[in-house]
Parts: sequence; structure tokens; C-alpha cells
Amino acid sequence: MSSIEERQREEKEQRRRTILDAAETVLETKGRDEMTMADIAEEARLSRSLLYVYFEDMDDIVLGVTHRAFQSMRRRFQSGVTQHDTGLRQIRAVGDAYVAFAQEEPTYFDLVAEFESRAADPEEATARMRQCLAEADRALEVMADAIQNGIDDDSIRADLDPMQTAVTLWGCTHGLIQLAANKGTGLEQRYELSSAALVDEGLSFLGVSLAGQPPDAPAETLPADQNGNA
Amino acid sequence: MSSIEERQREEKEQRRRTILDAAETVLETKGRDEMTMADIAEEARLSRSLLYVYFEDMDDIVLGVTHRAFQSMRRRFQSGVTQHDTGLRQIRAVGDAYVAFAQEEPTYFDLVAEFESRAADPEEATARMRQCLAEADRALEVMADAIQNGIDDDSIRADLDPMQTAVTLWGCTHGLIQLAANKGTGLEQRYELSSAALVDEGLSFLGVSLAGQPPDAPAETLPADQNGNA
DNA sequence: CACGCCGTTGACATCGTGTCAATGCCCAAC
DNA sequence: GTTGGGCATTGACACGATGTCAACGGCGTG
Repeated sequence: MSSIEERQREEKEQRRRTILDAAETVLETKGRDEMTMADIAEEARLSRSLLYVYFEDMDDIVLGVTHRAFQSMRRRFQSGVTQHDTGLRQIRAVGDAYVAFAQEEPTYFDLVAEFESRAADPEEATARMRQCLAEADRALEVMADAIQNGIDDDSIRADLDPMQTAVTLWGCTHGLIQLAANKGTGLEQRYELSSAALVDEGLSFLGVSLAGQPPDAPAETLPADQNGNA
Repeated sequence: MSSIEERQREEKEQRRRTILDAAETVLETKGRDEMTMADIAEEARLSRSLLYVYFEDMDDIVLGVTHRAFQSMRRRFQSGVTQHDTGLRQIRAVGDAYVAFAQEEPTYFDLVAEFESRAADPEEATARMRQCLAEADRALEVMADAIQNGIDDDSIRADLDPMQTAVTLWGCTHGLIQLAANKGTGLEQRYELSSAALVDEGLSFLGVSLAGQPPDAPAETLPADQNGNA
């Protein structure tokens, strides 16, 4: 009896994967906006109704693919870190890995971007949404560890909080890559900015702050927020 | 005859504004995803069909509101710049203005974010899309001018290209604010990071790179991209 | 006063979604 | 071997949103 139930579970999981594979293919060809449930069903050679048995709705399916995207991203981060020695080099490797991720898996990157651009209520979140958040957290941990390494080996200034800095770098890098990817061609035309160089030098720009002297030394050069924003 | 044509044009323009006002109200209450053409029509007390006379479709209407959003943002940037003296303080003021913009006009910020997250083909772009791009360019010019001021008054390192740095700061700041706005509550819970402090200290973090010494001095601390990404 | 233009509208066809009852299938029990 | 039950699967339906079109009505013009 256990073997039968087991087989049923495996088949169920397999069909779930089939649906996600199909959705991924459609996402790559038509894009998120044009995709319909019928497209996914046809690609998976299943009835449209069946999709609703395995997933809540299309958002749920997309979240499933998004989870894959976060997994791939985190793996790239980890791989980048392990290939370098000093903390600063490691964190730079994470940045480069993110660039490569956006270039080589643009569909995945778009899913991550869309996920990041939507508010995620802390407790009131779907199970699949939590999966994505958990994977993103693991990626942040990788970055925070690299920063801690840098603090320990003196390649990164010691007054930074590793996790806070990881979040900061994550947000900056993401915004930078997204801007270059979507508005890059326009920028290359109007000004003479290669989007690749823009991102590359942008990462170096961030590296300066990581290695540079703490901000409290030249207090004059860093005026505080004068609007009283808490 | 000119007065009649003129009145007709004014009425037409007025109705366009009415529709955009209605769309803006609906956006604030229901959000982009839930909004329908019927909602806008009802809010504007017009027939749904009439909307299609003045706009192509809902995306077109949203782009109209997005243009307003970019205008408000640019005005805030300019206002921030004129209230400070040194270039570094000016660019910091732009960052603070962007934070205030996101806090006080979240609907506008979301529209800007959505616009930035979509690819804008250089030549193949809607007229209304071009309006938004033009306004964004003006905002970038404001930033680039402030950076140039900083280079001139020695508050910003001189080896930076003003426009490239403006784009870089824009991308970083946007990503930072978006991350804090959407994932802030989660971060505050899991770690002890106030999203306001995160953004504020993030801006200071960027300020270090602006004022800090050029990256070629300590070449060791800035390992180049080893993946050969051009 | 009649004509015509243009702003405006209701109605229609189409499409995508989500649900439900009905079908077919496989296994287990008798 | 046959029958019954549970589960996977499906076609069909109702609903909602979109975009278009012909028809209506008011206003200025000849």
C-alpha cells in the first residue's frame, strides 16, 4: 500500500514539475503578460482545468517558477563566493554572479524582479510565497557571510553590519542591473554608456564604499538627512 | 472659428485630465492590478466607451498617470538640489527627495517602478512612453548637474563621469527604496533593521563612494570582473 | 429650418478565468 | 470476474473584462 501511495505522490510531483516546465517555456517565449492558462495547458499537453487541481491560479504557478529562479540565483551566489578568498572579492563575485544571472537567465531575473517589486506582507503570505522569501533569505545569508569574512580579513571596513550591508548591496545591485537591462539601449544611444560597463563600474563604485574609510571620519562630507525622515 | 476650435481643444484636454484624475484615484484605492476600465469610467462619471476615444487602452491611461508621477519626481529632485550648496549635499538631497517621494506618493512611486521594470525599446516606443522617458531624462540631468557641481567644488571625486554616476545612483537608490518599501516589514521582523534607517544609511553608504578616493589608488581592494563580461 | 459634424453611448462579439458536474480509470474487495 | 469506490481528468458553463461598432443626440452652420 505504501508503494502505491508513494507512486501516486511521485506522479503528482512529476505532474507539478511538468506544469512548471511548461509555464517556464511559455514565459520565455511569450512573457508573463501575454501568458494564459490555455498556453500553459497546451504546452504541458494537459487540460486547462487540470492546472487548477495542482495550483491555485496563474500567480501560484508563476510563484512556483519564481521559486526555481531564486534557487538558481542563490546557487550562483554560493558558487561565486567559494571561488574567491577575501571577503571583498567574494562579495564582488556575488555581484558578478548576479549580472551573469540576469544575462543568462533573463526570464528568471524578471521573475525575481517582479517578486521584489511586490509587497510581501510578513505573516499574511502564501506558502509558495514563503518558499521564495526563504530562498531569498538564504541568498542574503550568503552575502552577509561574505561581508563578515571581509570584516574578518580586513578587506571590508569593520563598522558595517553584515546583514544590513547585504540587504543594501542587494537592493543597489538589483536596481542597477534592472536599470541597465531595461533602459540600457536608450542610455547607450542618448549618451555613450555601454550598459555592461555601467553595471561593471557600478559594482566597483559600491566596492569603494565597502573598502573605504568609515563615514564618521569626514563627517562634513556626509550631510545627514535634514528632512527629519525617521 | 478659432475660439470654437480652441474651446473644443480645451474641453478635450480637460476631459483627458478628468480621466487621468479618475484613474489616479482608482489606482490609489484599488491598485493597478485590480483596476478596470469600468472603474475609471465610473469614477470619471463617463461611459466606458468614451475612454477609448481619448486613450488607446488602459496601459495608455496608466502611462498618462505615470508621466505625472515622473513630473512630480523631477520637481522634487530640483527642489532638493536648489536648497543645498555643495554638490555632495545636493545629490544627497536628491536621494532624500526620492525617499520622501516614495513615502508621500506611493502610487506614483509604484508607477515609476513599474515603468522602470519594463524594457523600453529605443525607437519603437509610444508617444506617451517617450514623454515619460523625457521626464526621466530631465531628472537624470538634474542629478548629473549636481554631481558636476560636486566635482567643481571638490565635494565629489573628480574621476567620475557625471551622467554615468547619475544613472548609477539612480539605479541604486531606486532599488534600495523599492526593497525597503516592499520587503521592509519582513526584514524588520526577521532581523532588526528599520527600513527607514536601512534606506538612510544606504544613501550614506553611496555617499562614501562619491566622496571617497578614486578606486585606482588601492587597486588590490577592487578585484576586477574575472568572468570577462565586457 | 434642415443638414452635418462630432461627442457620446449602449450593445455586441471575443477572450480569459474559475468552477462544477460528469466521465473514465485504476485498484481493492467480494 | 465482477462490482463498487475513490481519484484523476475533462468538457461545459457562467462570469467578468476588453475593444469595437453602429446608432443616437446636441450644437453650430448654411
